[in-house]
Amino acid sequence: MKNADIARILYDIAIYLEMQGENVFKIRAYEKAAQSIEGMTEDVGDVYRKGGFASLTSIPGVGPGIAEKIEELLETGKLEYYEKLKKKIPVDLEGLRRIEGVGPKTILVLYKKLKVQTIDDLEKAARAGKIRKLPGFGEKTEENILKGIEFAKKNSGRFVLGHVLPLVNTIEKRLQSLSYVQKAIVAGSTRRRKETVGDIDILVVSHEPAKVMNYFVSMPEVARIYGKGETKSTVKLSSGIDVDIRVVEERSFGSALNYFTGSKDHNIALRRIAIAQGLKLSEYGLFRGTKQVAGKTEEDVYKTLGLRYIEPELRENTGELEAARKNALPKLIGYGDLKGDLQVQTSWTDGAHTIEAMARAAQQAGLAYIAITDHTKSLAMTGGLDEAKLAKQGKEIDALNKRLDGITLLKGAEVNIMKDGKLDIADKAFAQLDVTGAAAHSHFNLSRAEQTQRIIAAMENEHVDILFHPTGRIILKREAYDVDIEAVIDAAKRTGTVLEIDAYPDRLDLRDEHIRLAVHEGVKLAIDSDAHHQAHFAHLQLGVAQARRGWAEKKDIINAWPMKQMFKALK
DNA sequence: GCCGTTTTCGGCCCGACTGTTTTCAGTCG
Repeated sequence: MKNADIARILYDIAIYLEMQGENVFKIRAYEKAAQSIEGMTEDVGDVYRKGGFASLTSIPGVGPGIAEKIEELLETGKLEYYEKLKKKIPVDLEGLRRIEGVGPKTILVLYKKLKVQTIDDLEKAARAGKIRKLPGFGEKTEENILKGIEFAKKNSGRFVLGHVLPLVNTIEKRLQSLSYVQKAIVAGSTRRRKETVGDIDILVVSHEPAKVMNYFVSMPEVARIYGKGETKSTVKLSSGIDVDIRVVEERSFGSALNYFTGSKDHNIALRRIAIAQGLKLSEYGLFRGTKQVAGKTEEDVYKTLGLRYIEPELRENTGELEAARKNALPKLIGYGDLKGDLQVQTSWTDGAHTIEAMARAAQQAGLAYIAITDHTKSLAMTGGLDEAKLAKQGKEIDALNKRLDGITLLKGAEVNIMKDGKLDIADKAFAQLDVTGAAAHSHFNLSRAEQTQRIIAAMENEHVDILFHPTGRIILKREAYDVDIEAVIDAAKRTGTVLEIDAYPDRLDLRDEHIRLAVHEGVKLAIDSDAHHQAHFAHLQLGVAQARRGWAEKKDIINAWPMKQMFKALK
């Protein structure tokens, strides 16, 4: 049982308890424990095997009660307490909780009154107008539920890249370590680092394909085998994602990798280029007649076609082939290029760790500077900082900077943008900060004109250096708020405001095409982890991937620069 | 249910917003 599985069960228990009207602090305790386990780098199973029950209670947020439940899960793979809750309220929690606006209490009422157990049941009930008749519900609620279902459906079957990447990397490494495997690589949209992926494609070179197939379908994560052949198999993993594996010959590896990496549009355009040169490109190679002229590596496929090598993140047929022909491809920002991180939360608000702990984790992650950007006061749920607390935090940061070696802490804040575009804290309080980010956390339903106006008003503040997560979307969960992003990019250019690429796995806004637009306009960008936990600095990789998909170079990303130079890009 | 160099019991981030209601429940963050 993986950390993620344990965390999910604890989260589920919290929801069941909330349905039953349990004490909110008990609910929070389960959520906290789940969060804590989710963020751990060490496997809880390993922790338990090494240190027993006592080691479980040493996990922050885990006491004797939850430790006992984790122990049962690790020992038996099941949890009686959880099974009982599921039996009592037999609903598809995972499905229903994906509908925005539908929470535990709603799920319970709908189950009790209308026997709603699945998203399908919910949709039928809503379409039949049954929900509006329930006490406490109305037409608007019914409408919103239908909207939520539509959104969830549109995105079903896709997974957030950052959520599947750890598992995918594990499987890839595992295959690579087999003695009878020469090469194993994950292709598809995962390799292109698309923000969501539908299924996983793995390409393998091996002289013993049968052995690879046997190994693959018997991996512990496999929940179902759709098909198993000599060189190709497809399975569903317990996490719900489908994985394809194909074994190819060494001499076709490059062309096969190119073919299975996609995108489809890129491949079609590439084949056209081949045809125009009297060649034929397929997953088996690049051919002139029956003679293979390239295909062992991707590089030689592109080269033979008269093109520069195109990084997977660019392969969307949005101009990269033309650029490759003219030797005009961007020098993409590299995965190791970031020197700092300009959005980090700490235990002063809703982060999990102290400033010092976050500083050390950032240093471990190879960063030279980070800005501490806790929320400000109107975000009460996080315990947002007011002017006095912000000043106090500044003193702590000064003291830490004297003590810490190899990492510099910058004073910052994630200032909340109010409905009218004003900020929730006095200008003079954050005028003294090194870095001020502003972000909207409410009023997502304003009209496009009002929303745009409001965001731009905040950017016009002479102390707002960065606009954090500029569109407010949550991938597969919530649409971006309706804002004229081109106008925002224009405003960024005019006011000298940096736009953020938030590297948090389900945020990743700006989106790739907006990054490209911003880069084109010469607007500067920052790739920030939005870390709420020490482990979250790893997310920066996802932000870099997103930036690369947006054709961004090192010169476009201010926190890829040394600190002194970065400062010059701020207001 | 967790936590503790003020506490082993009594705290535990809680306000804004929406939609339903004429004072509040549920959700979100």
